[in-house]
Order: sequence, then structure tokens, then C-alpha cells
Amino acid sequence: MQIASITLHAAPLRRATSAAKTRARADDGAGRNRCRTCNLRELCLPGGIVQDEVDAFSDTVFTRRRVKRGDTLYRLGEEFNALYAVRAGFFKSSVVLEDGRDQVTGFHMAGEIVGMDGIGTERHASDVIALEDSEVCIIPYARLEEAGMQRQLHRAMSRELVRDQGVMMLLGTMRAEERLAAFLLNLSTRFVARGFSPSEFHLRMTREEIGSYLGLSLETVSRLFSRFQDDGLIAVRQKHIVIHDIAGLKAVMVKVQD
Amino acid sequence: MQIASITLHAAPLRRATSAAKTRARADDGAGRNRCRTCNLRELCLPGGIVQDEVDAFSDTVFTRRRVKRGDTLYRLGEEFNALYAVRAGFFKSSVVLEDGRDQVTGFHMAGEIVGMDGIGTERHASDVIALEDSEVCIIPYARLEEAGMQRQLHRAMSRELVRDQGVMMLLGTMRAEERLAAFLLNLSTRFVARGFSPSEFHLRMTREEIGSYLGLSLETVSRLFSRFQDDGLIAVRQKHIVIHDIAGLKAVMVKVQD
DNA sequence: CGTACCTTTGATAGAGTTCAAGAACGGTGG
DNA sequence: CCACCGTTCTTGAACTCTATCAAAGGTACG
Repeated sequence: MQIASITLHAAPLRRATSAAKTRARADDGAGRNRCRTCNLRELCLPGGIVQDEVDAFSDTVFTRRRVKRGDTLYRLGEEFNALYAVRAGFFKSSVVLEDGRDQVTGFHMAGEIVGMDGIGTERHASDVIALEDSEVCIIPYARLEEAGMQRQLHRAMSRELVRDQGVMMLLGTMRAEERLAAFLLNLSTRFVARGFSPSEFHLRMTREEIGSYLGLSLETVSRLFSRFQDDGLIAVRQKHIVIHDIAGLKAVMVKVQD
Repeated sequence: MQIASITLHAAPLRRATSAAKTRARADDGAGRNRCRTCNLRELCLPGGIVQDEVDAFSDTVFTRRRVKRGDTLYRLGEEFNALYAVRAGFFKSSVVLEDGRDQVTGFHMAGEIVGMDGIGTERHASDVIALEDSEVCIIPYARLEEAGMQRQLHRAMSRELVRDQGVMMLLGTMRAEERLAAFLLNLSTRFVARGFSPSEFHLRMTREEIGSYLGLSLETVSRLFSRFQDDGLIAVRQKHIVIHDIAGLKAVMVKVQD
């Protein structure tokens, strides 16, 4: 089975055969995209809307932007004027405390929207950094309103709120084992939705970034990977992960606390 | 100085003299409210918008709903069709894991909006329970769109996303002392914005609920209250809190980690 | 006015952090 | 293409913070 996103343009499995053509069609040659022909349209903003809403939005064309590994998409305090839809690649978002401590607040892959935390204050409230060479669609905020896409934006933001609740739950009530199991299962689910293997993938973040996201030290993350491997749940070799026992990972989350 | 919200209808200090009249005007006598005359309008959904937007919305009239202490405003899984603006009282929201563990994800006071996590799936994603006899404005979601209030909703949701990031930071990187200090300072700030004393208030939640929110055990919360008191930062007697040294509390958050 | 709930405080234990050192990897330049 | 260097990862050992268990007050609500 194909391993998720080894290269920048690795295409989702299920659409692999037509992916090249689709991408060509989605690109007007001037670094801009048309939603109608974008192979991410089911995952992106218009996700889940009725057909005529898609049509209204489909002719809208958005500029792309490439972000190299390690570069920032935006920084805390920068003026907000657009949302970004991840087209390819992988991002992390993080917040910094005055004293320098920082916390990774999320990882973002193709089809996901970042930047919504800037709407309220018209300033971005976090840093977003590419973990590999990536590409985004720039969605000017004003344009969303013209296109009558508010409802889709509400949905996307609401989903984000629910996701945040999940992270709070994870940080507030779960033990280290459970957090990492939940993290791996979450990644697996998201890769599946993109047509990649649910059981084999490359982590694009370091142990330190995983630890920051999960509220653990990087050593604990490393130790847990080793333990999961010893228990036959996964195989780890650096950033390459194979999940051998999904049910076993799920069991980690329920069997621990009693 | 007046202590925040001892009674259901305790009015914010700064508006205390006209509060009774204001409330009377905001109520059309049929359990419904007009935003224009609501004394919470600066804090609620229209907060921060330009004048003509306020006017467009001001004539909208919303039904109220009373929720008794201990009763639920809504439950996880319930169908979503409205947002709720807290008019008076105090709520907590929480999520439950399959195994019964639950986590308080937020506390909500007058002028704050709850229910936004239901927009995405059209089902509420959390439980919201009144911690004292309370009252909300019911804001039907469909009505927001008719009234062209989407932008205000975006702002409210975005602010919530930023708030969530703060909670993640708290849970992910702060130690117990820092969490509780941050919690007290946050409450203080919110009370001030409502015209109450920044330094003296009644907690409306139990130690257990505070602990759940902060990812700590109730015993740790209790011990920290005692320690803060011994250190002269606050005075605690059950749920009554007096902050003696705001700067000292702030210092707890920076001096600990080095 | 009684009882159930909440809070405080102590003692103990354990999960996870911190410090440390060596190993493996990957990118870069000769 | 290979060697080198910085970064990332792994693993061990000691320690520390916070949870857990337990028991005794204290409150407040019905």
C-alpha cells in the first residue's frame, strides 16, 4: 500500500489514477485554482454542502501559495485577511507564551483550513509553519462573504471548536499512553479520508512537536513509541509508522483507567 | 465593592443605577428581549460592530429561557437549532468520554455565547449545565442569517477558537500553580468587563469542576488555594475569593519555570 | 435541622519530567 | 559518492510534581 505523502504531490490512493489530470485541470496555469476541479473539494470548505452551493462557489478562483519546509505561512500578530486551505503538504500551528514556552496547537493536512483564529481580532493568533514543502489556497475573507459561503465557514469553524474540545479532553483527562494512542488513531483516520493507508505513514513532525501537542516531554513520546512497539501494536523506525493492531491501540484508551 | 453575581439579577456595577429600568425596557413582557435595550449588548453577539449593523439587529426580538441551577441547557447529541446568549447566571460546558470520564471545557457568564459547537454537525457536541439559576436568550441559527449577522458570529466563533488555544496552552505547558493563577486572573478580567469587582467574587463552581477544567484533581486545587492564601496572594473561604495581590498572581505564571 | 455534598489536610505512591549520554539519521559540501 | 556535522531519537537513572487514598470538618440546601 502506498505510504502517505512521501513526496509533496503524492496523490490520495483512491483517486490516484486521475490525480494528475485533476490537478492539471484545477490549475489555470497562473498559479490559481478552481474549486470545481480541485480534488480536495470534498474535504475543503464546501464540504458537505448541497449541489447548487457548490456550483456558486466552483467558479471562484483562488491564488495559490507555496510554503517551503520550515517557512511560516503566517505569524502571531500578523494582519488577518485570508484563510488558507491546505492543498498539499503538512503544517503545524503553535502559540508562544511571553516567557518563550510554546505549545503546538494543531497539525494540518490537505483539505484542512487554517487561519480562522484571526477573524475575531483581524490579527492572527498563532504561528503556522510548514513541516514539509507545502502549498495552500489563499481564500480572501471578503470573498467568502461575496460568494455567500458563510454557512460553510460556520461549519468549518464549528468543527474546529469540536476538535479543540477533543484536544482539551486529551490534555485534561488522558494519561500519556492514551494521548499517544489517540494521536496515532486520529492521524490514521485523517489519512484514510485522504485515500492513504490507515496503517502505514510517515510522521512529519518531530518527537518534540508531538510531545508539545500532547502535553508530554519528547522523551516520554519516544519511550511510548518503543513500548507500543514492544507490545506489538505498532512498528516504528524514526518517522515511519506501521500500525499493526488498531483495535489494540483503541483498547489502550479504555483499559488504562480502571 | 459589590460582589459579582450573588443573586440572579445582580446588575453590573457601572450600570447599576439604570439597570432596573434597562432590564424592564429589554423585556417586552412576554419573556422576550430586544437587543437594542439589552444591557449586555456590548458583550454579546453584536459586540464591536458598527452602528448601522447594531440597528439592523436591534429590532430583532429573542425569546428567553430560564434554566435552574443543575439543569441542562442542552445535552450532547441533541439537535442543534439555536445559539444561546447568557443573560444572567453561570454555566459550565463539559464533554464526556465513553468510559464516563468527563472534562469541563468552559465556564460561561453573562454576555457570552454558547452552542456554537453544534453548527457543524447540527448536533450539540457537549453538555451545558447551569451552575446557578440562569437565563439565556435563544438565538435561532436561521435568524442570524436573515439578519445578516454572520460576521458577528464569525467573530464570536473565532474568539472562542483563540480562547481554546489558551486552554490548550494552559493544559499542555503550565504547572498546577500557574493554571490556577491563570484561572483566577481570567475570572477577574471577565468580572471587570461586566462591571464587577476584579478582586472579590464568588466561585460558582466546585473544586472538582475547577480541577476538571484545569486538568487537576480537586485536592490539588484545594491545596493551591490554601497555599496562595498562605502566600498572601488571595483570601479564600469556601467559594468566596478575595484577590489581594494581582501582580503576585501574575508573577506565579512567570517565575515558576526558570 | 438534618443529611448529603463539598472542602481541607495528611500520608503515600506513581506517572512523567529532567538530566545525561550515546546512537542513528539525513542533509550538505567536498 | 562519501564523509561529516547538526539534528533527532533512544534509553537509563534520579527526582518531583501531582494523583490517590483516607478521614475529619464545614456548608448549604431541601
